[in-house]
Amino acid sequence: MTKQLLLIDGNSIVFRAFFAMHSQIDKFTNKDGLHTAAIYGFKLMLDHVLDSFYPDAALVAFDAGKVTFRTKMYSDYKGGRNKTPEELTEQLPYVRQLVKASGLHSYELSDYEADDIIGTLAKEADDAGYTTLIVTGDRDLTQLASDHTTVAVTHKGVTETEHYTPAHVEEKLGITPTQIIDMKALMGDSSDNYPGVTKIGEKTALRLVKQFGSVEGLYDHIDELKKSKMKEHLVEEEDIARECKTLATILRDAPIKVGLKDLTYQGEQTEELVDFYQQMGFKSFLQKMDVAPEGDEPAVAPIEYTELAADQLAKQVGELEGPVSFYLEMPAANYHLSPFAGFVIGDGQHWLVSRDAELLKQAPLKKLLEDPAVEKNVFNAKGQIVGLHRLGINLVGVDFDLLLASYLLNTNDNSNDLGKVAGEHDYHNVQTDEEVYGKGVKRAVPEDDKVFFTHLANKARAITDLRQPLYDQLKENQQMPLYTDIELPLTRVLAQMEMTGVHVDAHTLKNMGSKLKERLAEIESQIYEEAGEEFNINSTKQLGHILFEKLKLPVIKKTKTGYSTAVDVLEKLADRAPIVAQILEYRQIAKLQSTYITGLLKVIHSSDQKIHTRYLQTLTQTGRLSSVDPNLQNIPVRLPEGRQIRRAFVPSHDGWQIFSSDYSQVELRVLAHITGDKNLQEDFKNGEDIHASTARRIFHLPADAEIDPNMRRRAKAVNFGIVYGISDYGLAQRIHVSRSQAHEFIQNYFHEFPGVEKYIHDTVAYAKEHGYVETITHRRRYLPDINAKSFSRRSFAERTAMNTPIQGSAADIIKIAMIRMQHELEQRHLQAKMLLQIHDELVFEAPKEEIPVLQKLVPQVMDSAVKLDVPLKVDSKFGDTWYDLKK
DNA sequence: AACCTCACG
DNA sequence: ACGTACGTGAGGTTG
Repeated sequence: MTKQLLLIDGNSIVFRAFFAMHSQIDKFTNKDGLHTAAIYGFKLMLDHVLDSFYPDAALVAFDAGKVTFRTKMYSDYKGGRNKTPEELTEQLPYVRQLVKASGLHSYELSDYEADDIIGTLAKEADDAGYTTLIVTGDRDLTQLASDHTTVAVTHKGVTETEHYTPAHVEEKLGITPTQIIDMKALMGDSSDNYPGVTKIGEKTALRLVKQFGSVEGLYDHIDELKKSKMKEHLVEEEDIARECKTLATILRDAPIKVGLKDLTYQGEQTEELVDFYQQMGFKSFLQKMDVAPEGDEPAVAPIEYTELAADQLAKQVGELEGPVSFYLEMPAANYHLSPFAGFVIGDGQHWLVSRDAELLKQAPLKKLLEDPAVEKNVFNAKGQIVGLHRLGINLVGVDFDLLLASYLLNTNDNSNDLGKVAGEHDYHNVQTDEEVYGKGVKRAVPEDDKVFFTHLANKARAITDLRQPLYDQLKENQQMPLYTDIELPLTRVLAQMEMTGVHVDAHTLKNMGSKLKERLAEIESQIYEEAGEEFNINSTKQLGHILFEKLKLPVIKKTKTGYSTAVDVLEKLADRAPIVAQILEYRQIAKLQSTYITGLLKVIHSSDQKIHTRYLQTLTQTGRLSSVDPNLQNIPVRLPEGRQIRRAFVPSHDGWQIFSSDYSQVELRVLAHITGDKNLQEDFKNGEDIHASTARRIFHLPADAEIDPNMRRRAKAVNFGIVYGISDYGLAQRIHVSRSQAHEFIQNYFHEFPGVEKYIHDTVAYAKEHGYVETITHRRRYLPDINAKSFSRRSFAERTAMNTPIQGSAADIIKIAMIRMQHELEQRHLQAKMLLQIHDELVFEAPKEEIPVLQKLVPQVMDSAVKLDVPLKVDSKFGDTWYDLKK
């Protein structure tokens, strides 16, 4: 067995850990006020590395101080860096403690950097035949990669790493690891603050190194370069280049006083580590070692409860006064099917608990829950309504929904766990379900009554205690109308839609399934024939091997783990080999088979032949709904083959039909409203085909010009792009034009629709100032990255800043329409039922004779849901199945 | 659990 | 030079 050596670049990992967790800096402090995020991150990294690498020897190298031989030869080395924050420097001594307790050695050497220690030991290890892993946050160390030394550079956080071997360096840069030194000598390094040669950046440096092998090689052949500015710089700055090479070179012979024999990895020093974790307040690490955290854990305040007894129900329930908090415990996520584990009801004085949900059916409790005059506070009203409905109880009088209110205050506070949500509001008198019930296979409702009932009572108390503070915050945000008039009433509408369910004909699906199965087998054998062997077509890894190695098709795009085989890639390869088209067809059919045939068959309830989805009302960042178990918002429609699936969605009664209405261009209409752009508004008011009129404007065509389909398609892509936060590159990709052409289209768009350009600018500025954006109903989305230093994070936040008010306002509009629609159906005693919402579309089932009523009523309710500066337009269709919808 | 791919608005 | 359009959920493979 070759021996293994682990070398860790201590300072760079600590830095990375610190900045990776910077946003949560104040959440990671111990009881003495010491910041601990970097220490914590360091340990995460360590555990992650030791998970897959088993060292015989291990060392963490640290920088000894500011002065090194490099600063002596070049005084500006690492100059211009910001001072390390105190919150970080205070952690360094503790990182050393942690390293020791984890059984690793640490070392530093005055006058030298950690890099040089690592370089020297890696060389010793290479010579001694060790396999070495270097872990660092600093790309510079990749120059040390060799046949026996791999350099793992941390990526996003500290546990994700990119492994640099000589082959990986060759693949990325086309040079050897040691040539990285030459490249850096020429291009310089802004973070280490050495300059390199003027005007030479990464691309040029790389080209020169590939051509001449090294800095020395370059200067040996400098005469061969054609006369150019670049050559002048190179000649003038030869001394600088050579000096920079020394600065960039990590030493392989630093005068260190330790050798491999001194570095034996000791393994975790359990006692020391436990003490250390206690001192740092690292609860999760302690729990992993089965040690209870001590000290600073804020104890959940004690609570008294009474267990309900069937023969004393009237008396016990009779003692409750005023608003009550109620919680029916359904341990499975799907409340349509979950067993009932117990419940709690209480008024702030008394907490009544039981494991027996059947008790709820008895008069005193049933009457109370069905009494509109008794205000109820709950967590996730929709789930409670559905659960109680299964027990024959109609929950009314819900006033406060902790989950819903929390989500409106901050869309990130959307956990299904009451304890977690409470924690987001700094309320700690209730634990999370995971803490009480465990997780994974061990998760179970506790047998111990005291443990279980205490947890239930704590939940009800948390709901009661958080009611006023959350209402206060909603008021402060001007969100009470959003809560009271939209989200809370909507919960009831959604519960009704979920319980109604949609009838799905299993026979239709099964018949389609067996046809698809045959076709799949055919294509499969064709593919194997073309490939010359059998393989798993569903495996992108195996497929990539066949396409790009065996059949030598050109690689168009890579993913971080290998070759991309996504549709856009395969489409580009389709005319090069018949196998590509076969794979595309295989994918299409396999998707239908697994997700839509098998998948849907699995979730048809045997009791009523219906599918009962769950709409998640507190998940999306924009205010849209989402649909799970199953997702009924992505049933195929675009391609004719997939669209067939909709034949299985049928009315639940004979003589009924499916009816559907959808908003036309709702997001662009919202855009016209929000931006106030006169031209865009005018086009909508004139009832124009909006993509055609956009084409006319941005391509400067006369008003009566015929718009050819290709132009309309491009204009449509521009319109979408505007809504999503456009880039010229992105648009160019999508409509297959040059980047500069795409840029011109966008410029033309902004010229024609100046209000839109101003809106984008103003919205981003608002987000940067306030940290959030809002929809027309004051729905809020926080954008913590809006002022981020990282270009891509900041850009992403900027795009969402402008998209969220549009997508979110469209979501607001249909939500209002749904509430009014449900109200109209009930008021008019119609039999029609609202079944599905698909973002801009509502689907109903109704007796044939009600179809004419819906044709008038639904569009009228939908287009008057809110008053915008442009009209809303609604189109309706109906038919015998969801597939057969026609105007 | 992470990743890739693909279904929808 | 960055890294590229917004919002979702589900199934399959891989480690």
